[in-house]
Amino acid sequence: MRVMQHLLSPKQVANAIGVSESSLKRWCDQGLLTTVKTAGGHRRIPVQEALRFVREHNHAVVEPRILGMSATDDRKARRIEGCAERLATALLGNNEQACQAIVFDLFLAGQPVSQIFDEVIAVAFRTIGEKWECHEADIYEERCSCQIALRILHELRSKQTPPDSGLVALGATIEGDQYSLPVTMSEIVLRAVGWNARLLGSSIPFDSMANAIQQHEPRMLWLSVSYIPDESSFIAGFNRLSEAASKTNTAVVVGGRALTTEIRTRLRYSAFCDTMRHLEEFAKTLSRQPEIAPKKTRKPRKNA
Amino acid sequence: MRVMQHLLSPKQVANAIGVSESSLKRWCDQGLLTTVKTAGGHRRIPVQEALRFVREHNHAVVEPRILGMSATDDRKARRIEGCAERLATALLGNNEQACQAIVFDLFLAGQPVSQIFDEVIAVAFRTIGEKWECHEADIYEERCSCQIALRILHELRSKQTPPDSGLVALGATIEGDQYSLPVTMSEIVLRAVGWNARLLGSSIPFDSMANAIQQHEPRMLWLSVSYIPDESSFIAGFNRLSEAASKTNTAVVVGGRALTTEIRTRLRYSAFCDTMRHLEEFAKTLSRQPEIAPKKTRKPRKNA
DNA sequence: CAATAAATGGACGTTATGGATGTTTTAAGG
DNA sequence: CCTTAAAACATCCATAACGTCCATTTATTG
Repeated sequence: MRVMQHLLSPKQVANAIGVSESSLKRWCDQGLLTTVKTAGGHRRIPVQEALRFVREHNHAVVEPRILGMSATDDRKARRIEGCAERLATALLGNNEQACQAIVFDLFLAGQPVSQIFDEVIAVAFRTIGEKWECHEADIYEERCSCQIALRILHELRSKQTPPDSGLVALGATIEGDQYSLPVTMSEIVLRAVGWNARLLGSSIPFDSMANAIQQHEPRMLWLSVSYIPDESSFIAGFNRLSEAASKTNTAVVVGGRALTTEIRTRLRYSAFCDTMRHLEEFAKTLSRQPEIAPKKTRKPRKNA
Repeated sequence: MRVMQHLLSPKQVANAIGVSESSLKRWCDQGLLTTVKTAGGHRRIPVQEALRFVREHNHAVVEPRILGMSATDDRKARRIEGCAERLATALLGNNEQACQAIVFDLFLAGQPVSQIFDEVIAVAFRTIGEKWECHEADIYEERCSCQIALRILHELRSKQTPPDSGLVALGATIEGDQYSLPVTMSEIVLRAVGWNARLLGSSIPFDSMANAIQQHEPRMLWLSVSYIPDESSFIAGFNRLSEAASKTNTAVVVGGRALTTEIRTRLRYSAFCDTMRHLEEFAKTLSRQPEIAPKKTRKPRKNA
């Protein structure tokens, strides 16, 4: 665990209670907050003093990070390192506000969503998964963490500019796979790079996906596969879908922890993405090159 | 990108609901709106508080965007009749904004969330279900509608004042039941009537629920049962859970379309709720009567 | 209808807030 | 140790919010 720093900068306190740095410094100078000064004259506010101030003024705490838990350095908060551990702790502690603060700090600091997902959220859930295997965390804690994460993802999504135009992508998980976090993340990532991504949902039968493809003719179909109920029927269904997708010139992108190398060799897809970053890169590539030649026809004719 | 601020100035709120700043300030001073004050004495109004005021006073909202709601201030939209059909159409048409507007309009007009859920959202999904049975809608359309609804529910939830105190309730669906809309609605309903409701998630094994009960000692555990994978193991597991719940004086509340009369006769629970309205009423009753005598022990001794 | 009460919203001089600026201090990493 | 980017400093100032007063509008009541 990190050093629990008990001196905070004006900026940290200002962020924590949701006021401007200017105001906070004025309050310090007025003596409303007792400050310690560094040798160079910078103000430092003890945590207890900040808490006293918050209590006395009934001030709404916007970000309770300074409360107890993890009083982190602002510089650290913007950097992606260490965030995963803090997020895992906050998730298991059911501290939704702290979780939000971690993700949104990174987001507002300009970190790409793909990176936040890969290096913070995914890592945090890997940690939780490990704890569960070691019987240090219960199933309900994991599920509850998923709920919190899902709400945060939805909030993040609502901050994105809705895609009016852009290449169409459809996303789903296969029938029986209920793990909706990855597929939700994918949607946000794709929307972030300008795609008109649309999440169909979890547990969609292959035949229904084929219908969706036929109806919407997307440029991409992405599948996140976290769990495969039946391997042989999965492979058969997938390749049937892949066949249908090739007719509408739809790239099929897959990802997910359930896709072992062995299974992948038996699938026919356009791309396998290990991470959100990969997906993002692939999506960018695809949108730069507006047309991919259909697989069978070497010289696609204009009369199609 | 702008992150939703949840403290608003009097001017912002005044603009949002279309009154003068003077009036709004007077209302604040009269206590009609609870405000927090900055150190310099400026009023700050939490969005949730502004929304509560709007809902309770049937106030028109001129500028919903300030309150973080994309609604249409249409007088007709405030009546609940016809909304279900419009919602069903908007859901199947994948028109998320329209869906949001329908729900938020009703919400802002002060319709109780329980009623919106029972008479609009539930009805809309029943319609979609029927269309699916008649092969007028595909599975993916139904799933996609669920996604939209879930996002709207999450947004609605984020507009509620977070429960700091209040009786604790835990919610979940049973293992194998992935239908998360009802259980998410329940959480919102319970929070609306002052409970500290916490959704554990979907597909929680009974044993894990028992652990959760033991750890959090809630006053209520609510289960929404939309699908039962195995009837006999469900009944056994449920009654085992019910047993565990009685030890912590936790009321077990059930609901959901999978609970037929026949199954219910074999279950031991505190209440069965057909609708969100029922759940709301039961929750109110429970919070009014702070203690229920444990079932088995007539005279519980202190040495437990 | 008129008289009264109550609520609204504009105007005011005063004070608080928060963004921008250019300079100095801090702390992380070589 | 030195270098360097990020953060905090002091200061300024436009904008917004404060409290108060008062004219106007809107209900209530005799």
